[in-house]
Amino acid sequence: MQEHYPHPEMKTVQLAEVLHALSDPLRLRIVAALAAGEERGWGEFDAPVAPSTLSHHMKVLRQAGLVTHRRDGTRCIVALRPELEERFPGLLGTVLRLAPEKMGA
Amino acid sequence: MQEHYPHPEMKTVQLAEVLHALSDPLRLRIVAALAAGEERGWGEFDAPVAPSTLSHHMKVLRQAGLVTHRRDGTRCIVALRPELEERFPGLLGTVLRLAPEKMGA
DNA sequence: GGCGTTGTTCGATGAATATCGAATGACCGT
DNA sequence: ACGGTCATTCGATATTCATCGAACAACGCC
Repeated sequence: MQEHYPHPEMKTVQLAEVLHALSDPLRLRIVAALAAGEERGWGEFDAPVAPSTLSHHMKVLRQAGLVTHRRDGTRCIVALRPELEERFPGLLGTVLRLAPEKMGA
Repeated sequence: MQEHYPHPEMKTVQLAEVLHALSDPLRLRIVAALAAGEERGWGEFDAPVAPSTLSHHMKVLRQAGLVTHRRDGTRCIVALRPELEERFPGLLGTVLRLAPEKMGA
């Protein structure tokens, strides 16, 4: 865990990188889950992978500018980055509308 | 070259696979060029890679359901698949609107 | 039939990716 | 300060990927 997580400046985020981040089923599920509700804790995605693997995917999403990570005591809160909509208007909405992974909790 | 190119059934095309195909800058450029005009010959994309590499990318785009390949004598004509719009409405339009690669000829 | 043009396929290679378990570090209670 | 929870990092591995050059195949044309 980190005190402060590094987040890329939105203007440096490339479209191809965002698409790559979304091209993994698990990462797409995570983003869909965030878009369907509020921010949530790191561990509340019931991802079928080891913690170290989930950490890797979270890092990819963070570096692609899709999500933020924030410390809350011993927890880590994950949330969608609102500025993404300014950078790539309509992208996330379109992709998630077409995504079959309407995962719940 | 092939007499008949294999094209996947559109209903079997997965969103994640399409996103992955679009997540490479060169492939994104190729799709953008096709969307900006008509179908065009294989060799008319002035891609900065070896023919064998271009062939690889063309195969990825074909297998992801994005383009068709058609024989025309000794040439190969590449075109966007119109059914993609039925399968994933708005996706290609949204992505290409945001793509900086408005490449010409 | 032979030749040039046009893509594809076949290794080969180096880089990136997904995955895991184990070790580590940060924080909060007690 | 100690132990527990939570997430990251590290090393290892297996897979995939982008790239190239060389060899090959299909076609049209002479």
